[in-house]
Amino acid sequence: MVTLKDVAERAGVSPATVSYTLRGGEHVSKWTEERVRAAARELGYSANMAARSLRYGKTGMIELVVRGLDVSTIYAKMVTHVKHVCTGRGYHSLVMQTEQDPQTLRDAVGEINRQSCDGMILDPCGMTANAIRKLNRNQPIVMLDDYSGTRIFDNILTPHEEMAYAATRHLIETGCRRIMLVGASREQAAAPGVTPVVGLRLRGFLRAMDEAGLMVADAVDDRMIGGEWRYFVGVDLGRELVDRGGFDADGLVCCNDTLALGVIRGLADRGVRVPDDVRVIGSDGITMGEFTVPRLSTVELDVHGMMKQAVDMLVDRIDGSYDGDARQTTASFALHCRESCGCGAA
Amino acid sequence: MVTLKDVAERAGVSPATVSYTLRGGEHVSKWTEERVRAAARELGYSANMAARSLRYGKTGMIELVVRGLDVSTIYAKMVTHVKHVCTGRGYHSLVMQTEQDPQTLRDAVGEINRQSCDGMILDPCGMTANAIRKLNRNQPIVMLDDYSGTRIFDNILTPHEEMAYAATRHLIETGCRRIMLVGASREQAAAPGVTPVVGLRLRGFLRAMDEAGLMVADAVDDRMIGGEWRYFVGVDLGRELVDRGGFDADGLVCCNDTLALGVIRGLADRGVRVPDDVRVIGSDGITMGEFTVPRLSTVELDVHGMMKQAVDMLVDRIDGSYDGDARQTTASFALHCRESCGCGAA
DNA sequence: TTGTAGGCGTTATCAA
DNA sequence: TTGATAACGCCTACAA
Repeated sequence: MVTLKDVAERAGVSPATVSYTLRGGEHVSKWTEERVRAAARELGYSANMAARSLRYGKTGMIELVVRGLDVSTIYAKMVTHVKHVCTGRGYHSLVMQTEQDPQTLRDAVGEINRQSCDGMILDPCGMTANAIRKLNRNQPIVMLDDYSGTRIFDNILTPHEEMAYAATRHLIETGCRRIMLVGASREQAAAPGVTPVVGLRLRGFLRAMDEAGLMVADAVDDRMIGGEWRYFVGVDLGRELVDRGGFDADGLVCCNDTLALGVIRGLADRGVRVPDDVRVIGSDGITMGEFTVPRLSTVELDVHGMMKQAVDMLVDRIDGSYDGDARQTTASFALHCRESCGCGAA
Repeated sequence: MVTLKDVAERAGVSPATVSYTLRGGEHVSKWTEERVRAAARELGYSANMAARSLRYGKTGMIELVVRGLDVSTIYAKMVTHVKHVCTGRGYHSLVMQTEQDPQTLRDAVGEINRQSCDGMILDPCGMTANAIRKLNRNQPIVMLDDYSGTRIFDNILTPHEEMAYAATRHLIETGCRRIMLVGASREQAAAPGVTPVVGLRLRGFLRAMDEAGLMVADAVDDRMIGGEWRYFVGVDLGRELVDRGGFDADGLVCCNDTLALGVIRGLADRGVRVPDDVRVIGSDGITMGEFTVPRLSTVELDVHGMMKQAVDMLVDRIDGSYDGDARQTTASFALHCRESCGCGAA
């Protein structure tokens, strides 16, 4: 490998001068600058990152830790936006998938201590802020959707309740009366170890239904069906809905888009068409939803805004321009009507 | 931050001893080991990666450079597999998206020179091996689907021709007679700057058609329609196929799955149903294809095998266990019949 | 069995 | 305007 010293020798100056020159130092003679640049070019010099990081005490890297890029393509969206925002702020970004594995998550948090990045944007995947604090030596972390309630880290919330409310509300306003929630149930929300997110979705749904006077008390639990928010779970749920008999829903609020797509698929397996037989609305805004048959109506999360917030908060912590209490913000969202909600606005 | 020295002081031994002990040195007294470990734990010590990399001259990182995680979810699959294989080989993996931007690709290759990773698995995105060699200071690179013909870097090929052949063949065998190729045309293949991959797909398609005596010479070009392999292009193509009139195809071979999904969507916009009105087969094997309506039949690439190959080749180069001529292998694939090809095997 | 010393490549300080 | 020097934190001969 080519080092500063090699360039210095070739240019006939000291390593210090090369370093200074190459990084745009002000008081360098024309003559020196030319020689140094020429030498660097000829030798194909690039600064060694490890050495630079060691010297600076910073890596210039921000790591994004998510469940898995294939869980929902919303994560791929996050990756893309984080990258852009980071680039704009002079940082590089780096992705890590935990794949729902607590040990991998642990390792990820460990990485920050080994200074392989300056800060981390972290989907805690059910791990509590306290547990993470224990693993973390005071390095900057921004959490995504942390509901531990502790104000330990900066935190960006997805407005689950409001999104569920908006989705439900839309179905109601466009004529649905027998609406079901897919991806959350009271039973599921009450189960130990389940993310509070489920409860929030539930609440948003119930609030909209109650407001419209559509919730018949003794049938409440028949109108909600729990399950992980993934394709294949959706497929099973869609089939189950029909198979258990008496399926009379005219609208389905799904807790995210992949789940919704799965449900539509499962329903199709049983001959139920969307939106003709039942209307469906998802949540997240994955790109794929624009191209499915039917196109998926959804409550789209402002991923860009969210990631911008995250990176900004993080960078402020890293460069020390903010070191106060943990901050918390909530991302915004917007209803996108395509075909599956059958409202005709598409 | 906590350093080796801090731990040493706390344990009352030298930094060297701490380093040695912590990495499982053999000849350490019980007493020393205990004190060192206790001190490290209490202080929450983790070795600084930059320092370690600098010392070793290695980072333990392998970087995967792809177009974009949202271009096709096949890339997300690659990421996942690379990660697993790397972990098994004692490396960490790192992803970078070029987003079709030549400058970003350039930067990516630059990264390897700055030693931020020990090696790189690279989708050259149209850049030639020669151009990349010029940017690269002799660092290990494994190329994905490089068709520059130069044997400069280890290279893993996607069997485009064979995959197109297999897809076409399947449609023929299951009764299609008026088959079209979507995503490649002679015009496109002949255009300057277009990836050779288009020509390969074309060739596979034509070979299968010729063998079956299904290609009427003067209508050849009507049976192929070019375009980038992305959702929205597929949507346009699907519509166009119908809009230009005389659409009589009974089978569509699409160059990849996202394109196929787009085409199905575009066709649906014009009231053409898959597989009832026309059969469709894609290529790649994205997860989403299992859940769409209709489920997408596809020629599935063995992404895991491909990434295993890539990482193995790379690691051999990195640790010096191989330093011969550039090697080249071809990934394998398998036909997956679901619903869209309408063969009934699903 | 443990400690000393030197160096990995870079940069900041300060002196020349 | 340039150069010598001393870190940054870690690891490993080699010495004790």
